[in-house]
Amino acid sequence: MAAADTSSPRERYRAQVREEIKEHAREQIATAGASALSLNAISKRMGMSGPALYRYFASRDALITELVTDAYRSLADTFHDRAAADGGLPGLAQALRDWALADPHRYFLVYGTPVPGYRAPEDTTLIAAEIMSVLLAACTAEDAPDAAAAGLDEHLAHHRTWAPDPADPPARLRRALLCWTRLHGVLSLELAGHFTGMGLDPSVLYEAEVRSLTTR
Amino acid sequence: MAAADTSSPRERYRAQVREEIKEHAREQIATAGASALSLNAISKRMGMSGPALYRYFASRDALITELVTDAYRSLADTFHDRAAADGGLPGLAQALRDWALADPHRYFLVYGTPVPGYRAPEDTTLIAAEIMSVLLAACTAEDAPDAAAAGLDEHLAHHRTWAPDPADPPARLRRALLCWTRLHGVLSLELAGHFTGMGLDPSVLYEAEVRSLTTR
DNA sequence: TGTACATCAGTGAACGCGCGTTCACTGATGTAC
DNA sequence: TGTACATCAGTGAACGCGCGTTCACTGATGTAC
Repeated sequence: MAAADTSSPRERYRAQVREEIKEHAREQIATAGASALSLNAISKRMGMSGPALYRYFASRDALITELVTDAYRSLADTFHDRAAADGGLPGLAQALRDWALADPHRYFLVYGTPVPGYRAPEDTTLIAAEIMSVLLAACTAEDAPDAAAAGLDEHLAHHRTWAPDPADPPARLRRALLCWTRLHGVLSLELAGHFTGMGLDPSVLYEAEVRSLTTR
Repeated sequence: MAAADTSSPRERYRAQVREEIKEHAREQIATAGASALSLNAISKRMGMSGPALYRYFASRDALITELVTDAYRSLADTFHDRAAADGGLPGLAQALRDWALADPHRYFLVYGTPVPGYRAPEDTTLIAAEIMSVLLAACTAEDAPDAAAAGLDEHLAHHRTWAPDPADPPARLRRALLCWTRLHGVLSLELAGHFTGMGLDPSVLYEAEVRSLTTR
């Protein structure tokens, strides 16, 4: 991990302050939401004065963009690590949930309501594809045909630009997609607090969905 | 629908202006997101001056609260109507999707990332329960036992405060829950634009999930 | 039908606030000879 | 090792802006006799 020593002290200091700014930004997002992110508030909390931040980020939007990209990157890394250690879909699912619960707002930065006027950089779509490919690799095409999913398999056979490897059968594509949407369904409702009043344990629900995708 | 004639002209005018304010608010939310809602901007667009709105809403938060409650109410009504006309789960699922696509931001007002510092009134939890009960009534307990879901059924047998009718078997509760989370999973990712770059049709995915919940 | 009064929608000025961002600057840190 | 210069982090003042909200007020609409 640790970056090369080729960096000058100034460069290292710079990187360190950038990181500190982002930490405060994340904290602020966790408190008041992404759209309430304010450079002035961050600078105040860091004990510096407003304009100083412009040495590190060109604008408020640039900061948000970097936070979003970081969030994508973090999830992709988490997935890669877990896949390397384990490879199974249940393991990936658990890694996703842990990652999401560790910082709910980071999850929403990736999969939540799009931020007001903000447009994600193309950078993120590449990382999103990377995440999907790890998920795809963890999915098996089941043995027996699934009548309920025949229509979807047929559709995926002809619409698969997001899964470029022709060796992947439609059934595997379907698995990966449904894994994504089903886990997101439970997770996002949980993180948004929609289960709190219902007196049930979201993790049991999550587990059940994981099983629905692994057992035949 | 049309309210009673017992209302005075003044009352009718008042209700009309309130509605007009809410329309502009919805429009603004659709453009810039819920957290960017501004009373001053609304008043400007309506050709009145700022403080005038305080005749109709006590504060900005009161406006948002009402918009959220309206959104819940609207979905509940849609569900009731559709259940009365049809009753099947596919019909309800279609009604949900139509309702969501008709106004994505309204959907996120209900099921999206919680608005920054904003706390939902208890009012909405009642309507949310109402929505769940319609969904519950549309779900059948399947015939054959589902091995993958045994753990969830067991959990639901003892955690069912949200489904007070003891006549509903756990398998039906499970169906309703999974219906909710699975449809939300597809729908929320679609509305947030996460399928756009993938070249596939979200409605096919949605259909497949509906089938996964109806066919055995 | 006409007058006196109460209600209430809407205005304009003003409050204090925090925002993003620019600009010219000071002063410390690093580099070249 | 010492001096001259360039780099660059951080400051303070200032910009214009829009925000939510209050207040005292005008003037139209409705109500009571």
